[in-house]
Amino acid sequence: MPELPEVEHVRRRLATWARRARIVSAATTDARIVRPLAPRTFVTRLEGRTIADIARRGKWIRCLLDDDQRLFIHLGMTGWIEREASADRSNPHAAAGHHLRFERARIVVARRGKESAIVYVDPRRWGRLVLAREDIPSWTTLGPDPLADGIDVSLLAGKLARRPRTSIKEALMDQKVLAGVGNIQAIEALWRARVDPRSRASAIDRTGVGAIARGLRWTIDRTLADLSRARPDGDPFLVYGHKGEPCPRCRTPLRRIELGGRTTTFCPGCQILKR
DNA sequence: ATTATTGTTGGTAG
DNA sequence: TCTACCAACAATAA
Repeated sequence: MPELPEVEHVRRRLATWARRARIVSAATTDARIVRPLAPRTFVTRLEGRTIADIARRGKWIRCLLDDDQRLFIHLGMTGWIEREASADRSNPHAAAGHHLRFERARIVVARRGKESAIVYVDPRRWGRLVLAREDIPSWTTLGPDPLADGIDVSLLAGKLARRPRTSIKEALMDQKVLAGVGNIQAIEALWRARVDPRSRASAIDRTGVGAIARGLRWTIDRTLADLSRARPDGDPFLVYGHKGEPCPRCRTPLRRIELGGRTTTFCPGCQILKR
């Protein structure tokens, strides 16, 4: 599911459902996902609290509670959030206490007298629900968020210049460089900017960094727009997952390689390699 | 049966 | 302190 646009989408839905809501009850038995707290502690500390604010930075979501606790949510590779409106009789899954396949945690909230359940689902269990009394390092060490903060080209260029060994693609995916850029968004942005993903990060000139910044905005906005549609496309990507197909820009067949252990698709025809 | 998958994290080495 | 690399985590889908 989740890179910046998907997480922003989840944040918006969560805000719609749970902002200013009171937590009636919580349930989980998954010590892995709620670590370092024990499931019992996690649940007890949540109950009775009100959710004041729901923010996002990169791929992390932070729910601020009325007693200054914070619930940090990371969806990992396969996490997502659903809502069960307990009064909804048309939904067969909505019965109270019913649990979904791969449900890992459940938080029942009340707002204006109505209850609903916020359900965290995660088959692979790489996601996290971290309840803390202060901001956690994973949150505070994140670089600028392209959507919330915008991309400062000079700042980005400076960070890239300090990385002569890594590829531009791996550098973009470093959450300290920019928060929220993952494999797909990096692939799409570099294609848009006509930069070969294997280029050394430090070899990208000012113009190139500007093009990459615009490319990131372009792909993030596109993905977000697709998610907000009533019926999302499912594949709004032009390059990722399209190995062998003609480049949408120059018709050269797209190539797939591996970079830093991650699948990378690019166009050898119009993405320029800089070393 | 084999391979690939949208992400972090902790250890190690330099 | 910073960068770079790697294994680990887990469950599918093709």
